[in-house]
Amino acid sequence: MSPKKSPGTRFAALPETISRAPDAAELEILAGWEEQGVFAALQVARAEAPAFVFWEGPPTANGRPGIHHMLSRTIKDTVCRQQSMLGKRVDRKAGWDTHGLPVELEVEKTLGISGKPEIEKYGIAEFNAKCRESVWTYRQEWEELSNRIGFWLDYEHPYATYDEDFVESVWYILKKFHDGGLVYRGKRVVHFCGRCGTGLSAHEVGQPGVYQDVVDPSVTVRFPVLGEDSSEPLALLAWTTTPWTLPSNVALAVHPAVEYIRARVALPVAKGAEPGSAGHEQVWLAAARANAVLGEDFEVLETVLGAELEGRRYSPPFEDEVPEVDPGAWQPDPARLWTVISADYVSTSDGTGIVHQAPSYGVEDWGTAGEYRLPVRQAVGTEGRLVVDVAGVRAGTFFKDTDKPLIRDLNDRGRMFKATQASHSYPHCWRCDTALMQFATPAWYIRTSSYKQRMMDYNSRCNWVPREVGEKRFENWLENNIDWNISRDRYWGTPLPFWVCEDCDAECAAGSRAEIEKLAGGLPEGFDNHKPVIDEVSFACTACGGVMRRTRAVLDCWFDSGSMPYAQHHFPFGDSSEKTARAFPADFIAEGLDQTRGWFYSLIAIGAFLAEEEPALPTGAVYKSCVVNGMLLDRVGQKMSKSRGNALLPFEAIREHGVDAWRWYLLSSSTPGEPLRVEWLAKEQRAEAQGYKDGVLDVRRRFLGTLLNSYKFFAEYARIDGFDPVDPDLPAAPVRPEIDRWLLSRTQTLIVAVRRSFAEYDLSGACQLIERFVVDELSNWYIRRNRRRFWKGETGADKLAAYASLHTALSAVTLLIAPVVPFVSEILWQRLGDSGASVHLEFFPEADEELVDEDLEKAMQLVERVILMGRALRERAGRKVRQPLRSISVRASDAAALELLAGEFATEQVLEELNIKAWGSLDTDDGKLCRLRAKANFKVLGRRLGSRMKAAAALILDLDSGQVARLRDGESVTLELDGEELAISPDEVTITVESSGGLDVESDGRVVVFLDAELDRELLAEGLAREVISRVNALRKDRGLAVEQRIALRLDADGELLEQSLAEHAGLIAGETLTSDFECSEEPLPDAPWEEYDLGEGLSLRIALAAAE
RNA sequence: GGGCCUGUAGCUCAGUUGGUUAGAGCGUCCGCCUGAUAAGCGGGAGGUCCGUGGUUCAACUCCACGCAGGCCCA
Repeated sequence: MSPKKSPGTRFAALPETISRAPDAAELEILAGWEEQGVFAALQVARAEAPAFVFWEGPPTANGRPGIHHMLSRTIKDTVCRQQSMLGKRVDRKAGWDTHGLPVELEVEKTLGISGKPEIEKYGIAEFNAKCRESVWTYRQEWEELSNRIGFWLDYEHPYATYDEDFVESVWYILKKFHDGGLVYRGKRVVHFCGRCGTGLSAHEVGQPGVYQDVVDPSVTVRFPVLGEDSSEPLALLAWTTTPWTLPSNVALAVHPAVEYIRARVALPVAKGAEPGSAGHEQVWLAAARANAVLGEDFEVLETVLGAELEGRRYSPPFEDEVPEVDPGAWQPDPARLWTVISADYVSTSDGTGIVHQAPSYGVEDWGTAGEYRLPVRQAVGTEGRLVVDVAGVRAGTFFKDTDKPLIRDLNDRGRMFKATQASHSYPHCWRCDTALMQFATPAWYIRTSSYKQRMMDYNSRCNWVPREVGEKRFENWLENNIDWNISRDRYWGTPLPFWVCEDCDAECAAGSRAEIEKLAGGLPEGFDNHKPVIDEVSFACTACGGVMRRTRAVLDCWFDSGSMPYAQHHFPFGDSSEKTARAFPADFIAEGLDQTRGWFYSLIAIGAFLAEEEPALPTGAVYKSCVVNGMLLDRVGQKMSKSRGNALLPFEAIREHGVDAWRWYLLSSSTPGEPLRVEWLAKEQRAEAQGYKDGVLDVRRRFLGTLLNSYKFFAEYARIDGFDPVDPDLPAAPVRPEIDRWLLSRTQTLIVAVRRSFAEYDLSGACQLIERFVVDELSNWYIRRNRRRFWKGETGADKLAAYASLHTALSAVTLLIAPVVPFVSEILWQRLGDSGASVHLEFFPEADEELVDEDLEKAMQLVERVILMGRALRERAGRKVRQPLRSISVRASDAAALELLAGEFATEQVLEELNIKAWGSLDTDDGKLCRLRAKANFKVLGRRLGSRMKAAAALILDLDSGQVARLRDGESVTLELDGEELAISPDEVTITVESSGGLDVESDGRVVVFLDAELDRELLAEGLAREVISRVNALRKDRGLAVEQRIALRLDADGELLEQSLAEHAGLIAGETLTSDFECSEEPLPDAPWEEYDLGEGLSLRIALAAAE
């Protein structure tokens, strides 16, 4: 980019639309960046600089971006921009998460098909082609939004998880895991739709309408105990609402710490017969469930803890031969079949406290089965149908239809203890509304639990913002790490590069396309690293000569995104190794809190393994800092989501307020990791919202508006006077007035604090510091106090000092805000400087310690306190600001503070701001206005005195002023406490001044301020003169006269005091109104008639003014 | 059911190792200013610091148990 000299634009007016419609002004900036290639220029300028490694977490490109995506993207962009300004090279490669079920679902919807059979009928190749295409429609919208919000990313060279190269890198990593012996085949219990023949993801089961209230059997079944001699029948009672799982029973579970009883009850009898006439039986169940299950009539024969029941054998409910399946994850122990085991999840809130175990059909059952190495039996298969005849029920019967006949059979055989019906909430397929079953399906796992300590070590070195997300939430999650199920029985995903021998079950993994080619002796036509062609690749097993076929599964797409640090460079192929190593580990990543178990985990699960395997990669960390943002909630505290209909449309939000207001709002008002309520609604929703308040508008007014107004003020006068920021004649900082040096000092202090906040990733802290500085100090204090220096009189050293100081402060602020609000800062920077170069190519400001003056900052704090109190007194006395007052007096205990106040700087500030002629008295204490008091310093004294603190505090409060004065002067005093002498030193108390007597004073505990509000003729006359000045200047403005325009002025007073005032203060009036031709006269000016004013108190005034020659 | 987080003014949020007047912005009420003006300034009112117990000379802050909400996992 050629830095054009464009002197015409220096201090140019702001774009007209900036306040009313920032959207338009920002779009212009955006076009400018594009035209001049600013982002590219920045990357070129920093090409040789040390790197700051940033990884872009790939957004799932299967949904439209919402406003909640703006927060994390703003955080990322802000941090990256700031690092660029610190002189770092920040590569910002865009990325897309393109695989996965949501993409498939979206495509199914557009094709009007549903479920696996229909997909296969449609054709997997064609289906996947549609998926690949579908991802693009959203990519475009994402790019538009990212671009619009100023999120600079390299979209020209993005990574996409479906790219052939990306997939190949993922294969390479999977093979590494496989070679390391960390990959195994197991089973995973998922919700399964028998009709659709497909497992459902948690996401699908979470859909509304999936859980429906249905009436199901509720059966309590006898499981006769074996191997125990008993005169009466003895059985364990177990309860279930899924009788169809009973043929697959392999164990019964009890809670080890719950009490169980052996109860004696009468066997059922025919109607009218005597209870007990048929004899008795004995049953085991949880004591807490006895009444619910048995009623009142039972006898407790024995009470034991569940743990003692463990190991007992029982007879299964059905005798039929049910096929056993290989669980994969463990070697079954046949001795465990049909025994009692214990499990902590067993509850006594319903049932019998004894839970029937059918591992294939329950997540918890499966987990417990693994612990006990139970055999696994499956009477119901993948299709949701019986695979064998059971109790006369035919193989092929749909599982839900087996309940009734099975219950009948149990009844007939006397196994049924109780059978009723119960209504409960049961999941149904969201596609076809069929009742779902849980089903253990084959799955591939990575043994992440075997290196969880390493993951925890890696995590412990990460700087989490906020800290507790990493130290607690994520740490706990890793601590309880279970093996990662990486397979999905779907179509659109990275195909698992694992081949299994049909005959001997041998396994082999391929880590590249070339490797597959070699194994298969060539690739089939149309091979593209995706299903379905890769499924055709088969080859001979080296062990037995059988056929090796690829597993049909695709990869969990979290594995894709976790592979991004390597796969984005096509590691380790070609010359990618160096590139990958240079960008590893990341210095910084940022995502939402919901990514804890998502991307944050997949990065560390893969990285902690791979870094130790690959010599090219540094070990020890995967990402060094991780900033976590909370969820965005709507204004009533509900999470924003498409299904709730409360998600905000980003483009509408931006159209109203512009991007920068949003960016500042999101960053300055959010605490890391905490949810943020967004105080904004789309226009059509506002009517219904009670007490609607627009938080973003607030930012526009309070912060951006104030900043822009400050510039506007500066620029207006700077243009008139032709101020040149590099004029060699500008007064050097040390010789400028103290108020200027104060501003420069505060600016440096701000720079230091903001740099520190950024370094700690405390972005809201940085925003708040800047906001306070701009609003309170720069605008409401410096500019307000110095307004007249800018428009009054000739251009001299004083005026130049004011311009230069304000210009410095504004420039510094502009650079400081540039990372957060890229547009407004650009608008300001283009005008504050004259190079025409973008603010985003600049460096972050560094503090100049020479300019820091702590005494001056302290003095100003004191001044502000006195002024605050002075204003309150003036208000109470009913004296308007234009009325000068005689004097103001101050009492303080701190002599140093009084000295600061008496100094020239503080005096000028206080008297001018309060419009007071002089100090009255500045004193430590004259005994009339106030008195000194000592108050215990609880923090210091409490530690020494402990329980005697309260008594001592009371004594200290009672000290007389003589003793307090001694403390003030640095001496100790002695108290008598419980008959003991107690020495109190000055640093154990704080000394305050309090008003005494009837005078109207203000005090903040440190100083007491008294105002002499009496008026005399002289003061009144000057007050009137100021009223006149105000009226004249208002009239000037009404007439549309330029600020610097000299005028001719005629005044005609009615009333003695006013006449005298005009006479006495003619010079003042002329000076303050830029009058070059002033007369008191009864004649107006030739072409300017009189304007009449009533000044109250029987005084009136006529004014005539016109532009002077 | 488990882990983590949150609960402070009407609203959105600060609140340092526990220390004696609990703060800000917005809103509201009152007033001011009028050459930054589609701006600006000052002042007032407004608090059971979610509840209950405990530790302590002292608790918004620490502990326990509840209640309510959020995220994730079952």
